[in-house]
Amino acid sequence: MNQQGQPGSAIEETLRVVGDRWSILLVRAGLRGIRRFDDFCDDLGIARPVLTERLRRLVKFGIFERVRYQDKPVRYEYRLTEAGLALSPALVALVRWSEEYSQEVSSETTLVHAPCGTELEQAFWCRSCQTTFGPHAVKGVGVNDES
Amino acid sequence: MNQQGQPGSAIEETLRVVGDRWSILLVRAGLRGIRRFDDFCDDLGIARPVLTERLRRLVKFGIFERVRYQDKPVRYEYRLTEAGLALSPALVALVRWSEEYSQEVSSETTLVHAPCGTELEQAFWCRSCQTTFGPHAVKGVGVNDES
DNA sequence: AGACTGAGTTCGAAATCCGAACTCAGTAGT
DNA sequence: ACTACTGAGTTCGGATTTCGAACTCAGTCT
Repeated sequence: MNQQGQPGSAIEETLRVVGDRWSILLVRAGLRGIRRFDDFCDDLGIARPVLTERLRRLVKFGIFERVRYQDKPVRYEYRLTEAGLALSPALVALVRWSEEYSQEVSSETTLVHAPCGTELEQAFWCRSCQTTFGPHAVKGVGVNDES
Repeated sequence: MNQQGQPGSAIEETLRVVGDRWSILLVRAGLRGIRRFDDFCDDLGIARPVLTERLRRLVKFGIFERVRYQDKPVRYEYRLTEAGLALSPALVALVRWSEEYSQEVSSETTLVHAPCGTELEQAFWCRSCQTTFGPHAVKGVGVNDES
């Protein structure tokens, strides 16, 4: 997909799955405890055919799993897998960014450190150095490492 | 857009701008130092009309700015704004997730702490408690705070 | 029997995406 | 002065995706 740099790097594949208007929102809904088709539908206002297709894709990619939770009338629900849960840092980063930079009016701090209620900051952690650091010290995105 | 929960929360607006296959990739390219129309085009393999529209949207939303960098033949380039740079934590989180969970073969560790070269971890930081913590202690996404 | 529930499908209209070719102003070479 | 080239787009028609609204289908409830 790109001629130089990484050859079709993993993130391109990821964005082809998760990079649309709904998938991230579905993960967020999943984290909020939503599991059933109609509930996703009502909560997000997503069109049913699109929801069908999106869930199928997320299942295929291992982010949700389709679980039969009832037999008499066979019913399935969608649960986040471990991989799905692991998307939460990305989601949190996006929510934080939205709160800070989105042009929406209703911007209140909604993300806090649960035990103490303080607004959280996001950082990276180096096990070797035992320090936190910001995005500028990250190499590989690649911030500051062109050419 | 959603009937219960947050009323049309900021992240929904954000995802309507940034939530597509290309926008995040454009930000990533911007971080890599790419600025010119044709370079975005070649690097991502994005169709020109789509690139035009996408850049326009990102500019309108304050993520890129369109800068005239030459006059004789008038030429413009696209630079990340501060808001655009602030997307890097989200981008980093996605890259990390991709490396860990994507089904792509070519998965190598590409994100490291620049000074020491160690693979980085992503965490949240509470100024009050002076601790780092993982996504499970975050309240508001809302992990674990349904009902 | 009739209404309801949950998880989808089917439909046709509208919006998006795509690659390839074209435009337009200015520059460089001969 | 003619030609080729560059960079930043625009125009084109066709293919794909998206949408809302209405329908299906198995089983349950009254």
